[in-house]
Amino acid sequence: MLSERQRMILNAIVDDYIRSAEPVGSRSISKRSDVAFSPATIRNEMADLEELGLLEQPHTSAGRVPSIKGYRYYVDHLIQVGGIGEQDMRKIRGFFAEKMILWEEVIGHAATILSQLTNYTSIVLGPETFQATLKHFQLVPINESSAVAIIVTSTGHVEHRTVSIPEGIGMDDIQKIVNLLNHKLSGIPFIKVKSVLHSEIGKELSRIVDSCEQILDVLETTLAEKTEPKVYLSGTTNILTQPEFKDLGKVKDILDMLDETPKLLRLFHSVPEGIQVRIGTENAMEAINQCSLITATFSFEGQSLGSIGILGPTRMDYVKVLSLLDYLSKDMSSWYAKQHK
Amino acid sequence: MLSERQRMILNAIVDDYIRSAEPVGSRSISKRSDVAFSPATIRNEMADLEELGLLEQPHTSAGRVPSIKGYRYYVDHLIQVGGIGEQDMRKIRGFFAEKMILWEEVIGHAATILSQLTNYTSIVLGPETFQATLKHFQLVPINESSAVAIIVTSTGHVEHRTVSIPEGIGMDDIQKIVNLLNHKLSGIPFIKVKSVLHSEIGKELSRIVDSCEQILDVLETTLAEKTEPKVYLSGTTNILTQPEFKDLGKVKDILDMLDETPKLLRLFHSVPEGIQVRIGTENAMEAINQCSLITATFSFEGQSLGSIGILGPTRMDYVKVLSLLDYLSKDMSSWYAKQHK
DNA sequence: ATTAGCACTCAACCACATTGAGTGCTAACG
DNA sequence: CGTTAGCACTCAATGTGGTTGAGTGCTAAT
Repeated sequence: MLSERQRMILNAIVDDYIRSAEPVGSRSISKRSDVAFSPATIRNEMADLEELGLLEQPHTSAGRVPSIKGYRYYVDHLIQVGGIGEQDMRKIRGFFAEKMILWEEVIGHAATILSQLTNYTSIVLGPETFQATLKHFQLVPINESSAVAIIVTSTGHVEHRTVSIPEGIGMDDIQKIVNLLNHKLSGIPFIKVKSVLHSEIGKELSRIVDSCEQILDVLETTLAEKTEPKVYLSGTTNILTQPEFKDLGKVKDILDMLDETPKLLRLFHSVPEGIQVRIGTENAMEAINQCSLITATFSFEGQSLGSIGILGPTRMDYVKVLSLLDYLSKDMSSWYAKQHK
Repeated sequence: MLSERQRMILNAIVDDYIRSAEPVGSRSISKRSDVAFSPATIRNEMADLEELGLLEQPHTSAGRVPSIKGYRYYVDHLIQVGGIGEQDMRKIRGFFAEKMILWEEVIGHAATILSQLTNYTSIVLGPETFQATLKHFQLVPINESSAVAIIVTSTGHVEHRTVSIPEGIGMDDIQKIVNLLNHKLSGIPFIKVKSVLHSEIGKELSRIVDSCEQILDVLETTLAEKTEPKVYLSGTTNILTQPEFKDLGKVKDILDMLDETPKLLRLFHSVPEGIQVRIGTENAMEAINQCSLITATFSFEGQSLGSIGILGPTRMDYVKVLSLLDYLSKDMSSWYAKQHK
């Protein structure tokens, strides 16, 4: 357990370091109005805090830098998430004043807003589509042998892919198939589509056309394959403005990771409900071991609606980001609730 | 007019510089088997070439570096675009062996292949959709007041956006409208959609529903607004591997530009038919004044099919990129022709 | 016309001293 | 006994001066 004074000093050091990105010395802490002790006293405390693993020294004659454990303590016990600035508030107001119809639009634009307000990178995952239900299915023939399959989900998400049409299927056959599918599959969650396809649709399909095996195959890969949520990125290059990332190699690793959707999905796969902070090596992904990731998830009546992440240096402005995220996510949730009341 | 020897020397210098990224001295040129002159002679020629504005000196006691004019001469008169490597050829073969149905898939994947083979950034613009015709139109209601509009073009491109449904329009009205539009607009080029909407559809629409003004408005913005081609990017972070871009500021400018679709569109707006090279400041876009952009456009029977761009440092391997682009674009064109024969 | 020779230039590199922000320790102080 | 002033110490950062070497331009000889 830390003494009150130790907490004060740790708080001061982390605050200072977040602002300056430079090791913090005892003298500069002692000058702060809220810490009225001499540098010597503070040095003693700092030595103790270092022994506890909360601070680190780049080299003997430098100031102290928060360790990951230090940031963790700071985030868990020292900060308090408060209101947000006048400016930011106005910007968010403006954001919600825009006319948005789909949840995906809200969550997508939220990425942009957040990266602008924080100057960090924002990563947003759309709703997990396998929880949604099928709203509409359409096959649009492009030429004799291929067509574009279009899927619309209950969340308003539109997905499309190309499919080959097996030999000997005519235009009217396609229309019949589409009608059948829309009739049978509307309102069915994606997660159940595969089984319904086999149990109910197989038989009916064989009545319409001969080569029903092939078609079932195509439909299955088309309808069941799609489970990846959409990823929105904003402010990817903001990392380049952070002084700790002047090393091009690391920056490339991070940017490369952001380019790879599967990696991002894996990164978000394990985040729990609500707002969470992952600092440095807590992230388990090599490339962002020098970064912190703050995530917020959204859900409504047990259905996951997607998640937002802010990626910045470990030295990120936790108070600001957490406050913003707190504020914004409440607005977003109420937007959704209102839309679905 | 340059002498034969001057051409040889200029060629040698540019070649060397492209490989090494370091100023080229007279001695290293003289050592090349194809330039059998003493360093002194070469120095004299280099002085002349500098006076002509084809070479530059970073400082008095450094070697020479090609100027933009130098690269221009090199590209226009010295290189010859030849065959491509065994490896590359195999990769491209593998690429065309994949099953692709839509032109958009071909052109999109081409971006990936090119950035992998060249280690530069590739930018691909899909077909200009306003030249395409409307294949299919659909309105899928999401809730009482809004719907998702889906547009499929003759090129297989799928576009969607959300629309609000005016008060007092029922489900069956929507179905009627969709049927009418599909009937009247199928096969109409997008560029003409607006006028057809007014001349033919307005009247018919008023027979179906009352508040036809409002609906026309919505349809117009939905159908006519969309003219932007899709942009595919690949290998954006490859710039970070180039030694000349160790300056983070410049890199950020370039990456930021790549993130902004409108800027990219403007950049491509002025490129002519065929393959073209733009070196350094010839690009007119501040951020890429230190880059070269090689573009290739595709078309078939007068219809534009999109364009490919390779963005690299001015010191890029013009021979390789031009050869690759030449080879690949022929394959792509023949793919398209075969598909539409 | 070509080239060997030579004086000259200048970025890059290294060794060394200087500086100053920061530390830990000890002894004095209230 | 907790706090603090004082002091010796450390070390990255910065500056200085010398050396090196790759490169040049010019001149005179071939």
